[in-house]
Amino acid sequence: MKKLVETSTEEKIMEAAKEVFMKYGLYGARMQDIANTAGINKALLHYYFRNKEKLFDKVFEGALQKYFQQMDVFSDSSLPIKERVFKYVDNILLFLSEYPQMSIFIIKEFSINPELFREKVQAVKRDKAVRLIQALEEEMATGKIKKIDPVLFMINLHSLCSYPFIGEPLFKHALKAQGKDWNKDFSQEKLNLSVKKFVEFSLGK
Amino acid sequence: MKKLVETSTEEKIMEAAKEVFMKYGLYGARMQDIANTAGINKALLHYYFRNKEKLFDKVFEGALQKYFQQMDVFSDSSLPIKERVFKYVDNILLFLSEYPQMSIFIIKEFSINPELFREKVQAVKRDKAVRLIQALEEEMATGKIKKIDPVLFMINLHSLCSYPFIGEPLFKHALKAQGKDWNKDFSQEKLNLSVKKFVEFSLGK
DNA sequence: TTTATGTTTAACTATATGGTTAAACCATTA
DNA sequence: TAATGGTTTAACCATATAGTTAAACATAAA
Repeated sequence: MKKLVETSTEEKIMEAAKEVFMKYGLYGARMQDIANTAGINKALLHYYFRNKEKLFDKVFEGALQKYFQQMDVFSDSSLPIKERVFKYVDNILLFLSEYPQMSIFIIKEFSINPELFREKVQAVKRDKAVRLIQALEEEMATGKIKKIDPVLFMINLHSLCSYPFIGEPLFKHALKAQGKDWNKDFSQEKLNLSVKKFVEFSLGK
Repeated sequence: MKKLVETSTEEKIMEAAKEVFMKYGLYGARMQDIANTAGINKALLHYYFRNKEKLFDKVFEGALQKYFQQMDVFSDSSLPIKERVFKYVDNILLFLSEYPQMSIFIIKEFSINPELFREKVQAVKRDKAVRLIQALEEEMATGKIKKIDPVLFMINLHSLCSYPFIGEPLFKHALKAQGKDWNKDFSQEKLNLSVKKFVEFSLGK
């Protein structure tokens, strides 16, 4: 029973830390805020994770892991690249529904402190992200897909998937002010179809 | 001469504040950091702008103004909507080249403190953002463009324009790790063409 | 040169924040 | 029941940070 309670507290802290760090970043986040969110005493944070940086490290590491895990499908050479991209779209949209601020969190913290996290990002990301580019180049060479700029395609793909979740609060506000309803006008399914149409348009012969 | 020096200092502060607030947000930014960036004494910040919130307000207000100004073109009813969108793409990409973090700055601060900025955002944004949607609906009704989901189109458009600048640091890192060169693989011109191709594909009959 | 006025700074204050400590609080076991 | 050991808390401490103040500085006018 002891062990269970322990894990539960640690998990509560991690969940709260994730939430607060994602919202405010390493500099903007307050330990007291994290403690309040987790519903525990501030000293407990230091009991489980020595200090702010260590706690942030854990959160950031986990975020990287989960985020780039979504790109594993790019390496599945049993599928044609278009199918891999389709699968990726399914994965990432589902993932971002749960953590809408994940992309921007990773990008921001990495830009603020590149030297501190370069190795960590490197280690987790490895070549997962660029596998997509390599696969695109291969299928272009064999004439299976259209000749396109693979880097630009990768950027566009990430843009279409990530930004809707990042910008949701503002989009919501803009629509509401005009009597429209975000929840009626936007859905993960619509976005999914729309992105895949773009992929089809870009790659399909 | 006095007046000139004054303006120059105030401007130096505003520039520095913009930079630091965009990087760290209201909570994460430090007045000392802003003072250092501006190359002045911290007390001067309070001399020109009473406190942190007031300074932030000025910066945020200016950011809103400039950002939504780019969307004025959506209201130019002398042009067909596709032309308006093309012009918007030109505008916003140029603007984001200068302030790559502008979209995310506005979104983040607005989400963190919606009640504080709702009116300000409302006042500046007005219906600029949704004018695009209205215009799309009009031209769909008259059969000038394809029948599409206008809200989804708006989201995709913003995604394709904003995210490349937001994610640049990470993209850069990903490509460099694979021996590729961001500056060779990405350019504003390429992106411009690519976005317009998407617009053509989405609206064009 | 002197005075007046606006600008800039160093030194300071009060509070917020990250982090520590010692005591209290369980649950398990001897 | 008493002892043990991990968990949790209130009360601290040291430092960082937003904001203030009084004095120094500079410039223009008298």
